[in-house]
Amino acid sequence: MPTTDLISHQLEDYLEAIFQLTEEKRVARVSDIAHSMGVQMPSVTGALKHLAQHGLVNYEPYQHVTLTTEGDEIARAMVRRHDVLKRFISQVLALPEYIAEHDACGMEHALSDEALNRMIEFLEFIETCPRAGDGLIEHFRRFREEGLTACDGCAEPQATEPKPSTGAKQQEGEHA
Amino acid sequence: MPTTDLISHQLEDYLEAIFQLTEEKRVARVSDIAHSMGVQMPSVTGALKHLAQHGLVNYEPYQHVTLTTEGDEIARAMVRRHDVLKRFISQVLALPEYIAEHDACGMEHALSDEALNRMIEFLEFIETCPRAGDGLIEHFRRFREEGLTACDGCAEPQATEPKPSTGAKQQEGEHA
DNA sequence: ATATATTGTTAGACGTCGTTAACATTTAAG
DNA sequence: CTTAAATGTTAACGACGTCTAACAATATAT
Repeated sequence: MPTTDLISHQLEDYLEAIFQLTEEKRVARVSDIAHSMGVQMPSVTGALKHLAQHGLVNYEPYQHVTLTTEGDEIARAMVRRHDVLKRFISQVLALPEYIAEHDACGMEHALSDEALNRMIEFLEFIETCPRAGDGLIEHFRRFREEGLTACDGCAEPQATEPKPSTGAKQQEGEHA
Repeated sequence: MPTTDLISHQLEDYLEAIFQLTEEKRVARVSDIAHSMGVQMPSVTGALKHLAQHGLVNYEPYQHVTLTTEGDEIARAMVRRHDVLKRFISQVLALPEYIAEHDACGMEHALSDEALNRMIEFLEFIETCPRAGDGLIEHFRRFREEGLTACDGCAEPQATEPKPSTGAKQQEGEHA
């Protein structure tokens, strides 16, 4: 029974940080959390108290912090959102990693489950479907770089048979 | 010269609301702003004072509020982000309007200019390019509805075989 | 084992954003 | 005009999230 307790964006971030640190370094220390979140230690102590009140972390002063089952679930869900968003921005929008990371970080709190799942499906789509595939993204790249106009190789073949992505590299002299 | 003054998400929302109301009803009254933001009137008064301090609205007690040039610019930028995000979620991810609206509302504050522009280009792409086009979205729809596998018309022309679904529906935490 | 360095907590302040209750102003009716 | 209703502001407060400074506990080194 997942508690429908709403928790602030910041608290979600703390959960995420604790989760990541626990994976990376076995335990999440207050100073590490503070460092990874870019805040001072007292802020972490305060957050931990709140999270403990919500039953999301096990916290005793001066002890190591651990996530409760529920806290872990929320943290994993956040990490998942973050990763999907980042992957989407990076792969579909073809933007550099640091931008994908930054935007994912801010948007992960507002993304609905529905949109999340669609993004996953879309990623799956371009990785799986021959009609979409890498060719699509590559095609998008050319589309952008040539000034947002349909490129030559696309005008005709449309309607019936989908072109496999082998066309990605093949035609290089035809667009200007 | 865009003032690099950082302004909170909430303040951005107020700006957006004022902008919309001014368009819709000629003037933005405190009670309307409050209603449209789902807050009480004193919150609006407070926000207006802050916005005035930042030079984003012209505010005198009991007078009508108007946006300054700079406030108007920010408001328009926010509306733009909102609309693009909404359109993207609605058209590319093929989700219903109310979800697109909701998600756009939350994510508009965190979207970088780079991602914003790429989304615009992507929308342009699927509207312009015959290879992508409506066919792509329609294709994505079928892909989803048939269980995330390449559909018949696509299976052959591609050399690589479609991998089985690894995403969307299941929850797993393999990411560090 | 004891002194010191590191780490963590508490206390108190501040800024933001929201609330309600009371007061002021403006608008509209009579 | 005068008064009642609607609208807007002020005041006082609470929750959150951050900070710094001071204090407490734990770990480390000699």
